[in-house]
Amino acid sequence: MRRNISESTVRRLSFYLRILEKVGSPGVDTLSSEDLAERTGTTAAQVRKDLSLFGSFGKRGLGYAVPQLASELREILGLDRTWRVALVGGGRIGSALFEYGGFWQRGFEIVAVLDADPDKVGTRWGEIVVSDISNLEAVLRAESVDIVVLTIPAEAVPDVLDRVVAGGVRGILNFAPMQLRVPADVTVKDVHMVMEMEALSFALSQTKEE
Amino acid sequence: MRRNISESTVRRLSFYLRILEKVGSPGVDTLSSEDLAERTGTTAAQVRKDLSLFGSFGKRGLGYAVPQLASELREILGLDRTWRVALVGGGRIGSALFEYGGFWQRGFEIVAVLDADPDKVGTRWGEIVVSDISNLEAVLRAESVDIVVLTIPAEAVPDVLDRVVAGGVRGILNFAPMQLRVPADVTVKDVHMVMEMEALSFALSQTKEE
DNA sequence: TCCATTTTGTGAATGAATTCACAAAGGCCC
DNA sequence: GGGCCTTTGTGAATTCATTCACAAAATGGA
Repeated sequence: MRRNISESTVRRLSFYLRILEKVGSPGVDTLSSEDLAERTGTTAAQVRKDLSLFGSFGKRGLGYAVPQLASELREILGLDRTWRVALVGGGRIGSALFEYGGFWQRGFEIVAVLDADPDKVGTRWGEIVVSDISNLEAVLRAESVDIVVLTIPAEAVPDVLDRVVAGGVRGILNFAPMQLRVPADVTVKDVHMVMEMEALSFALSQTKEE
Repeated sequence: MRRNISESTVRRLSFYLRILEKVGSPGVDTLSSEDLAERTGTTAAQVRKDLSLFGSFGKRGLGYAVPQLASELREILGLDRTWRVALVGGGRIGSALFEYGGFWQRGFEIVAVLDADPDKVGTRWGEIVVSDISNLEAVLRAESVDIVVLTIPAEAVPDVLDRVVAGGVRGILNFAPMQLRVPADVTVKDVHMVMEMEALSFALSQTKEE
């Protein structure tokens, strides 16, 4: 099972899991690839191919057993454990993410918040006291941080990024609108909202011209 | 120029533009495809192919003139105008986006904020008074809204989405972790932060197993 | 038990995106 | 002005992802 799994496959697996967890209606204990496809906006063949990369989870003629498949997907995605997350950058986006809460429910525990602003350092966010970014390395080590969520301004990124990587963190969720250069064993996922808006702008301009 | 432009090409164009706008250092008035590739994490051939879909903007032996290419890209992406945006959902994420300000700078003007919470309706956000979501249709019309940013909880999505589409909006930036079903002439771009986190979880689990 | 129906799992076929590779341009220096 | 160097623009080749299509299970009813 050491295949090359594409990024889009992983995104879809995550989506399938979400559907499985939402189908709480009693009576529905099984879903077909067709059902999953319809609810996630893909095709039945795609669903089956995605799942078949990891094993045979369905029953022919019947479909996939909801709780079993959910549990398989959680294991595949590494969600059968808790990931320790540090929020680096306590500005608007950072604090929105913190209070949003959607992470914590799903196995991502925010264990530290860091910021450069002296007015923020030392304030309490729930259980957490905001640390000064100058202590980054110490905090990453002390809290055994697995994943960093980067919400600092672009100017500050290169320096902080180096320190995050040197601190042994191997997963980064990046909100800065720039390419992060990291070693091969570090994974970066980008959230580029402005680029998505620009893609909308492009799409709308196109159709207008018809 | 009515080719099929892929989503990834558009995302890269947006990225190229960002780099061009950032290279403010005087003396740099030209960039090669190699330069652009390096700063956006792709290859020189990819840059040239992307751009060549829309015209011949470079000079052989020299590269691309920064301000000219930027201006071309702005036009291609539809950023040579202002888009009128309504924020539907004034919770954590909505307010973070609002105060973030990064949109407004780039031609996206937030002209309305809507929420279902009676405590929020009527409060001022800068110049804008928050409207009750029951007035959605009227607000979309009155403000000539082009794009809606959806930051409401999943339960509320189906109903609100129908009304947004019926209101003539053809571009949606969706933060709800679900598939939006819309007519073919409506474009949706998704920002699924939790799914990105789960993709990180997957990546970290993989490398650990080696 | 056997037949009809459903739905998976998966090779093969197709389609899409990226990379290669090179001729054609442009600039610069002697 | 001619040769040298650089870099574009783009068909062809390759790689990667999706869709097709069907044999192989599994179930239920007669």
